[in-house]
Amino acid sequence: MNLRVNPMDNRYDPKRIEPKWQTVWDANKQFKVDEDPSREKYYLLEMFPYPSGKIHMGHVRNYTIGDVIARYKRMRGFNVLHPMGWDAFGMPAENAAIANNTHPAAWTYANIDAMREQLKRMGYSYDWDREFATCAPDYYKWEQWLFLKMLEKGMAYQGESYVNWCDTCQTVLANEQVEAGECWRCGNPVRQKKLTQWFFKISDYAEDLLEYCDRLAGWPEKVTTMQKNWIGKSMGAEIRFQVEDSDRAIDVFTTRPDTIFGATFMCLAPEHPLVRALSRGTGLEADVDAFVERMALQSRSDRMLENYEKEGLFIGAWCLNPMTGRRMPIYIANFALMEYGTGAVMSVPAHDQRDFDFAKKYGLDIVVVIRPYDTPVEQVARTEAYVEDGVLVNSGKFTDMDNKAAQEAITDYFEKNELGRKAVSYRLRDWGISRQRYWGAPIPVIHCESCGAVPVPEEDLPVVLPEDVDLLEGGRSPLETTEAFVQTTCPKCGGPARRETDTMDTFVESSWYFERYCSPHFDRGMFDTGAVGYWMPVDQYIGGVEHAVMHLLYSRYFTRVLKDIGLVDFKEPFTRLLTQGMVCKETVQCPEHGFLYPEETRYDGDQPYCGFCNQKAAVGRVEKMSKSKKNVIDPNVLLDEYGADTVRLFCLFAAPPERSLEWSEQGVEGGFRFLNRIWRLINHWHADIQKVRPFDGDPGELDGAAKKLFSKTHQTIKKVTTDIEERFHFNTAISAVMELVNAMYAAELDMAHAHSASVMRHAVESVILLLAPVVPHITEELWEALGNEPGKLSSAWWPAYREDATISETRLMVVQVNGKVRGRFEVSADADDDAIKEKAMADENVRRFTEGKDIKKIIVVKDKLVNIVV
RNA sequence: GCCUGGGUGGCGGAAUUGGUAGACGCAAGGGACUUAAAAUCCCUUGAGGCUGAGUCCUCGUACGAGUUCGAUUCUCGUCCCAGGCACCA
Repeated sequence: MNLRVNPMDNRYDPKRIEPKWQTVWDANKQFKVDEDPSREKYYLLEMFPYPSGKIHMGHVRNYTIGDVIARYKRMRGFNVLHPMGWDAFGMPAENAAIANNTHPAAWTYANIDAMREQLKRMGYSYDWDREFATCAPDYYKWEQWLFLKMLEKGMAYQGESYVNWCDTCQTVLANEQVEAGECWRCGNPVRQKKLTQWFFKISDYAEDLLEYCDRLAGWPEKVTTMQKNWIGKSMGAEIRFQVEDSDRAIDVFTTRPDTIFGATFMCLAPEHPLVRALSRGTGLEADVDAFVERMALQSRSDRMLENYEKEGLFIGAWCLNPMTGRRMPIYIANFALMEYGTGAVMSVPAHDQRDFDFAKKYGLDIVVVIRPYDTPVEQVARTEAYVEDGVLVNSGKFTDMDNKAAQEAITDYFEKNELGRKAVSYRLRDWGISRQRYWGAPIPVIHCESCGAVPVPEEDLPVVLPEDVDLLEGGRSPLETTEAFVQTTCPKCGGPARRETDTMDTFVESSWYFERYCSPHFDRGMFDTGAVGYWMPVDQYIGGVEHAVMHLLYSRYFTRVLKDIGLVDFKEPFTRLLTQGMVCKETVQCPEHGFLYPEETRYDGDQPYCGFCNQKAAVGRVEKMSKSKKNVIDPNVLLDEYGADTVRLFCLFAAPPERSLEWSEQGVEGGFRFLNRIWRLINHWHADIQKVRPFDGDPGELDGAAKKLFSKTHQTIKKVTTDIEERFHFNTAISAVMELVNAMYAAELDMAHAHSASVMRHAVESVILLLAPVVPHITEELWEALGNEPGKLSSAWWPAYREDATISETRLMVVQVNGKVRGRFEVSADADDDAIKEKAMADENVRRFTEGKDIKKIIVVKDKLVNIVV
């Protein structure tokens, strides 16, 4: 190889360098990949964005972390799939379209263009040939196809149920989309509404999804714990309570069958089907109906209030305690939830706080059936429910039994006598996917008056979302009134029929997009099973922790459905998961103008002033960047000022990925300074090193400053490699490179010595290679300036370290006396313990602490320290 | 209330298996260069103490105990912060 001689600018100019290399990467399709069975694959995926129009710092952080890993793995020789696309359906498009008098599609595609541009400016190494938007018919066609398969298998079904309804968004929300009683999107209160909905039967997989949580070794425990809690498995019993003077019975689910002898009344959810039936003929019908009506209107946000009062109403009927025969009045209660268990609660006021409160309010009997282990039953206080373990009392033949044992024994008794059975209950609900919105994938069903809900025949897919519609104020879906779409014929009987006008929850699109990336243009199915077989599962998935439950759980569920259909042969789509922390910044508030954007603030030292009125503004707490708090930084502004490499460097250096990142203008400045420092360093050595090859001889051939630098270089390579490989701790990896750069500045190389220049070149190349994944533009430029082939850095090999060069021949030993450091000395690596002890004892300062004292013990920790115990 | 994280200098953060607490960066202070400033380069920087300003001493990783020759790291208890769940029977 002929080493070229390339000139080098004196000044680091990202504005020139960055577009240059982005153009090269684009033109070469440098990051395009194909299946190659001869190479080990690595699928790196970041959660794709909703095309809102602009990337924000959260995206920048997420995608930077991902890009560094992708580039690193490429340098390690992996065949890396690193795609990007758009989660393009969803409500903001409709709202924006109404506000700006455009079409959601036009708005969405314009946003995609703008954001793609921004991502390219960041220098991310995507295979852009795989890009797609989920709003494209050739994407959602296959989603509709899967829906039909699920319908066939009973995995998708139509059901009538109370749903979370947002009046503002005019649509249904999944439980996961309701946050503290409010809509996750618009923040308005959510109320209960009865509607016919399409559901996916995720509950069929509750147990499997739960079980596999513990096998997701590459996931943060935090996330699997959240999923486990969300699935919410409870073990208990289902028990049948006979209604007095009736052949009806009420089934309840309880986790505390051991407290059955203390059950003194029954609570039903207002929506419970027996409520009406049992209240008939009691003279209380009118009151009961009114109560049920009122509860249905009660919004979820009301129910969430702290002071939310337990309320109930006796419905005029009794049931019988199967153990004691006691007449238990039946109530409807607002705290009983129809969605959980059987919608009926056996109330044991002595041992459940809610039941206790309810009993107190309505003057119902409280019967103690468990006493604490160390308290006789007479002394049990009755100021609150006793929910701990204890010994059964007043419980017939089970009295004196430990309550844990009694749970088993009583359940067995029920099973023998056919009064109940062991039961498991999950908190997880089926996934309601119907949305009364326009901008989503149409549900491929046709409603026929004689045939009912009929699936659209496969050959008629996709059911294309019509573009020519009139968007309506208030957000009602225009599909219902678009006759050209709605009116059709029944595929079964040929008679006139109407299309389903609901569209699918956008979480459906994001539940399989990672498979689509494997063969994004495949037109004979959801994906090419060969390609998916090669690339999937995703080796490393990266995204915000806000998707810990919904998106990740749905994706795990969909993968199971695909496996059962026979399209994939794995259950878990994401082998490793990294949830990056939030990007935060302090808020600034003017007493008159409220929160201020950074560009509306003027600083005098640390003191901000309002840009409108010049008053002193108050610095608030450090919080997650959000438009409402105006503590946001626009990535474009940073790109203009510092360039992509600086932004990338700062995002990685300021904190480890999983922790939150506090924004600091000075920190960014520091990153920029570091890049300049590297530039100047290499510029300084440029002439001396461009005609030599990096030193690759034996460390034994070196001495003095050259040897030290060579050793530091290899130590740095080792440190950076393990920091990235084992824990993605880029912050410490970068600081290691900073140390090396400092050492290079300090190195007093004797240029008369034969190896000095090549040792320096080795150090320079190492810095470039180690930083290549982090700051790809400046490193490509420097790589070229050193005479290497232009544009080839991203496919260069990650540097290797030689162990023998990382180890120095002497060790710095610390001497402690009774665990306190009293001295330190250098010792050769092969010194034996006795020699080390002797040297330690000889230390002048150590002697001051050992003189005249009994030496009890001397502990020598190899290569580290000596501790003298006196 | 329950479940997860977390608490280390003026600040962001290091310390990978129990072994020199504070790497690296920021900020601050000092010096060099300059007519000057910026930029750059170098030095200092946890707090306190001092007979011999040192290869010095004491204290110090939210707080209180414990295990250990030795604890930021392990155990128990307490406090605070962040996130998640929240009438789930």
